[in-house]
Amino acid sequence: MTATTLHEPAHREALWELEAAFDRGDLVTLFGTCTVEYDGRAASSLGPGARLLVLKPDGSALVHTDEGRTPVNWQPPGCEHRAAVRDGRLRVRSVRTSPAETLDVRFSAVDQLAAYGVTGGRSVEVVGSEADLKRRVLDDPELVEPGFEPLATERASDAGPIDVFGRDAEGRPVVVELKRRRVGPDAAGQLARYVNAVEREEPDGTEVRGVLLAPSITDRARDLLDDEGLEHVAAGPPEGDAADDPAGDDA
Amino acid sequence: MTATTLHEPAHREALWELEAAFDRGDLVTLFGTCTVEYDGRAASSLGPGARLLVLKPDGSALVHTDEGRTPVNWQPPGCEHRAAVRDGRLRVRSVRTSPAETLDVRFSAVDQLAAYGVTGGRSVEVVGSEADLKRRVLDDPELVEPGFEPLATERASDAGPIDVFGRDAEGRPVVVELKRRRVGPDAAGQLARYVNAVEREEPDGTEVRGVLLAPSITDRARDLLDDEGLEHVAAGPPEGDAADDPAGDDA
DNA sequence: ACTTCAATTTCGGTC
DNA sequence: GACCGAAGTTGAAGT
Repeated sequence: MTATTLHEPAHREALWELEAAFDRGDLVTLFGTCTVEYDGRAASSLGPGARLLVLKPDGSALVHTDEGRTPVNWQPPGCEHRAAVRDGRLRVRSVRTSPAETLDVRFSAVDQLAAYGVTGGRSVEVVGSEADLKRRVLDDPELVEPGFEPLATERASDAGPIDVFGRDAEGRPVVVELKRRRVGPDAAGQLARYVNAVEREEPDGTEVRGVLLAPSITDRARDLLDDEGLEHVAAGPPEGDAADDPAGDDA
Repeated sequence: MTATTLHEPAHREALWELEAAFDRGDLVTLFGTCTVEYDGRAASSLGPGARLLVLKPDGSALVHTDEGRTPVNWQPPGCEHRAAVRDGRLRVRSVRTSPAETLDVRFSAVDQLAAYGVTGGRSVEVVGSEADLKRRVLDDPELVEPGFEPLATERASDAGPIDVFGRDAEGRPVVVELKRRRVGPDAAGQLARYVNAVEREEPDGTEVRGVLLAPSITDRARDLLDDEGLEHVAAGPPEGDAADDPAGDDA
């Protein structure tokens, strides 16, 4: 695990080191004044300014300013990074095909270049996801309602996969859509689509119930549920992680 | 625009420089071996490994490995960064409230610390957005269909704001939902919700048309549109930027 | 490669 | 601050 650093390198110096770092499969950061041009799914242009450029050996590129979690420009994994000196200035270009996208970073000044040898340790274990909520429901179907019996998860339908499909105490089909946090109209619409799809599968006149299981829902989502005759059950992922109910609704 | 670099600093050395950098409002990068714990909206844990930690003066924090566009762990803007040495090891903690979230990075080795003074140059101009598509439609309403007359944009409805609302040559109300790229069932559902909302506003029996204007749509989206009696018009943002039609449908 | 959906989505606009 | 929807969303899983 090495870290090579060049402080205020000449552009050509930076180029040599950059190409060596690419060859080594290093993670590279470049800090300096640059302009950025992107063209691909959309197009964007960024005037001169101080930025941090991160180039990863998997082909990702990130352009960060001093603000925001999201890079101001970027390139997803799978690109090829190339560097060159044009008119005495360092230029880094990351290109990918399908879709065709190009990111062009032109430096007027390079303050620092660093190359890091990185390996392993990438797996994260996240807790509190929708998958955890699903496990909770299957563990304790009463969470949906007394007498609820899960029959399938990710059950296929004309409208897409249904999170949990089952039957209520009276034997009626129930579509359950799970959301780990407070939801808006989109989730209500999603549930409605699934319920409609199942209703079309069933013999004429069979009532299909729809349950949106989420910690809480917005007023508009509530309205949409009401319009469609769907229900909301308040529950979230196990183990009091967030995704709680800020507004507080439901009886 | 200064770049201060410490190469393999002692943990306590790194701490001093880190605190000075926070005071100066610098953008900081730390490269080394560390573990990462996150707890907040969800929770996650990341074992020891070589990572790049980026700390921004706006309170953002990013933990990057050598792979992926998305940080393996992060904290959005608005956090407070604090550093300390515990048991001789550097620890960086980024905390925010509402929602309560904590990111904890513990270094076993610091390979490099760099602090950059950054200023300005943040504004990006993106071309090919949904806003561009809207302008195109208002410029040339025939794009929707001959005789279409736009009456309002972002028109309020019970189901939310409608991108473009207007009337067709026969005077029937038309809801237009714009999408800059190929869309799936979600967009069809969104349009259906808007159309239903407008239908409820209109005197009984008034037919309300719904048009999904997008470069292309998936089969499932097409099915949903058909079920609801809605239409698709193939068009995208102006100026042949991407968002084209890979599958190729529609007559 | 395409579709579908989740995400610690993030981000911006509006109320 | 909550709500709503766009995004060059990204990423993962299934087909």
